[in-house]
Amino acid sequence: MLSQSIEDYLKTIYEVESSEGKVSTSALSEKLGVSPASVTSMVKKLSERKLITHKRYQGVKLTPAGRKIALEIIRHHRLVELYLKEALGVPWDQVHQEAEKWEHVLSEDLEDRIDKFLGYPVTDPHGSPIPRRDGTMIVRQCSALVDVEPETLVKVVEVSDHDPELLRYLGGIGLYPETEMTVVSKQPFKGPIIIELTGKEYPIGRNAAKYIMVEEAKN
Amino acid sequence: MLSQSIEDYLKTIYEVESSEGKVSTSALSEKLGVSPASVTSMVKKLSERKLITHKRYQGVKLTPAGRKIALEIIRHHRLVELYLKEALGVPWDQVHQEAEKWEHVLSEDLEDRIDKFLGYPVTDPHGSPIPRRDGTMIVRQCSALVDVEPETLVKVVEVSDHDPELLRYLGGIGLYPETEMTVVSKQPFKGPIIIELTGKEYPIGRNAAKYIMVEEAKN
DNA sequence: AAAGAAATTTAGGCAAGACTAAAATAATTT
DNA sequence: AAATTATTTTAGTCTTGCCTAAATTTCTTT
Repeated sequence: MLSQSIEDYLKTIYEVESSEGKVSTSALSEKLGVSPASVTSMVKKLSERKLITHKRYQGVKLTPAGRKIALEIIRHHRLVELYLKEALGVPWDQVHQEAEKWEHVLSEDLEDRIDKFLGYPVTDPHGSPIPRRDGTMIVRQCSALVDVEPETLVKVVEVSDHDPELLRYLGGIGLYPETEMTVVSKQPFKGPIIIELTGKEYPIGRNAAKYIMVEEAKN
Repeated sequence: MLSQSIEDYLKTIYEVESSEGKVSTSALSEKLGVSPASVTSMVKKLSERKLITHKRYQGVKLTPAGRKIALEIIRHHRLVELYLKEALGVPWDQVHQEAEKWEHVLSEDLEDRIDKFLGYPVTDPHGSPIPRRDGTMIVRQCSALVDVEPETLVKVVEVSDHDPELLRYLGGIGLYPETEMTVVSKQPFKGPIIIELTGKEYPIGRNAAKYIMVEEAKN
């Protein structure tokens, strides 16, 4: 059995690997909220267990075994997020923090029951793909809203689940995965991006727009 | 925030207090699956935190604060047991072990949602009363099946959730809380108790019969 | 009442997972 | 290229919660 701490490290390594490519000690330290020294010592342990590889001063990489575990945890997390929303009506800005705890206590049996209850879903409430049981995950082609040219019709693919306040704002204006909207303009001097959605215009800060993934919609 | 370990100790102390009156180091050691020495050191810590009182060599008692926490955990446990059965169809012999993990990660918000979903239930799938949020719990008058005289019509009140195999057997013969049945006879030489249920007779070992709580049914 | 048995506590250790402070290495600036 | 800065690792501690072995206290038997 793996400790919760180890599961959290593996999950975080996976996430940093996907979003930044390189996984540095300091990045893990920051995301996990522990000191760099603590990361180094855990990294040593995970290497010994062959869950990651590590070259001194050069960052860390998941082995296939480590990746499999990371994806299992992420599968738990995302299934639970969706379950809490669908079955218990937990608002989408709160499901993440609950799932952070539940992901570690979900048995295989319960995982299956929840999966079945939800009709074998492929994405969570934020649009993130749910890894399959075999450790595979569909990755979709998409770009950050902040990088889209004005005058483009786009469809929301995925929204980062880390900032509840952002999620509440987006929910308030009706911006969810699958929502279509038009990028109207990008205000100069790092000003907000203006989008149009159901006939109204809303500003989205550039920083927030980094965490909203979209694809071009055919119009 | 309390550690999972502390929560487990308080819950177990509550349970031993109700079922045996006196809470000895060795009883806790056995129920918790840790050495007596470990119990002693945790007892010391819980005393310092004013969650229990302790007289050397004389056992342990919950303070009101400790009891409140114990009942919160038990409330979590029993709500989760019922929820898993009702919402996800987990069989009643499995809900206990799942709830052992979930009870520690349930937020107040989720507790309320589950409570509401279940229609504010008062007993769990094994017939045990669910403590209310205010830390009170209804205790019913009942006796162990093993102590009932033959020829009595009884109603099942509660079945211990600790032995999955027993629960499967009882479920198999249709013996659940609220079930009515007749105690036919008690076989001599510590032999089984014979009960009649929906026209058929079944044997129940004396040891098992200690864990089946019943009340006399009016006939 | 004393001896033996059982229960409890003390003493000393260990592993996990965090920390700080200091040393080593890498990256950046001048 | 040298100096400064940033990152990473090492060294040494701390806390939690468990352990075993030994000492103490209580209970039971004779």
